[in-house]
Amino acid sequence: MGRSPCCEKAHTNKGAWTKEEDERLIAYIKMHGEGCWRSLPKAAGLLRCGKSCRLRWINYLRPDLKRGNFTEEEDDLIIKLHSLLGNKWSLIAARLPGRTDNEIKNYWNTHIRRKLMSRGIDPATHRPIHEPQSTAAVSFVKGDQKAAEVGSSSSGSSGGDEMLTWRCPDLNLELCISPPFQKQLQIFDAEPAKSEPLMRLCFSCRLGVKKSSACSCLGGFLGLGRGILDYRSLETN
DNA sequence: AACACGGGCAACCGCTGTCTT
DNA sequence: GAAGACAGCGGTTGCCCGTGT
Repeated sequence: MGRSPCCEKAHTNKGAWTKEEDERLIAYIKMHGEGCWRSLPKAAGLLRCGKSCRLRWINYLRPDLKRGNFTEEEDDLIIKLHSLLGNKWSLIAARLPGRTDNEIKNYWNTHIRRKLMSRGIDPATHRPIHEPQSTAAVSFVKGDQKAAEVGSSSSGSSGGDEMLTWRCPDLNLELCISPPFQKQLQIFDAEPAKSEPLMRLCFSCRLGVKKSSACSCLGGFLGLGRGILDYRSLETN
């Protein structure tokens, strides 16, 4: 059978967080580090669901968050990343230090979407609104390789259904394998004064050659934890 | 001053893949 | 292997506040 429920929904608070709740959460995480959201509310003396605590911490309380307006550079980067990744806000956020997926999602829906519309660009497809509907696909082809080379392999015809390719010329998102973002993959000792990482990726996982239950490190396939590609290792120009 | 409206954003909801028992 | 919880994600909701009438 499965595990016991994460929290008793009948005894959890909902709605806006109070200052006291924030302080309790911050104090607890400072002391014990992130993780184990299931047991955190009880341990921290909070009448909240672990899920709610996680959200509050990630989106609002984390010390490395960059508050305030988005810069033009960030705007541009979000637009470019969205054109390539779609509504993968967590992946987009990973490329913008100090910004959260929720923040970017909200910003997209309230500002950028409108900005693109006013320019006559469909925010969903990143193509001119008045352009006829067609099947668009993002190309990851490097350099001057013709888009048709990619398109022809899937459609096999040069008729009306030919795959269109599109890319941001100044944004290089080619995948490269590199040691993953280390900071997130550390577990710290309960005492902050002695805070030394207890576990790091083993060499095999860092190289992406192992994914076994016997391995006690935190790395998933390619050292990506839970098998998710770490887009922080992508390069942008 | 009172009300209506819309924008912005924090928080919730529901789903999915993964992990644990 | 099955059942069920966990963690994380994207979509949506609802509240708050500023602005216009």
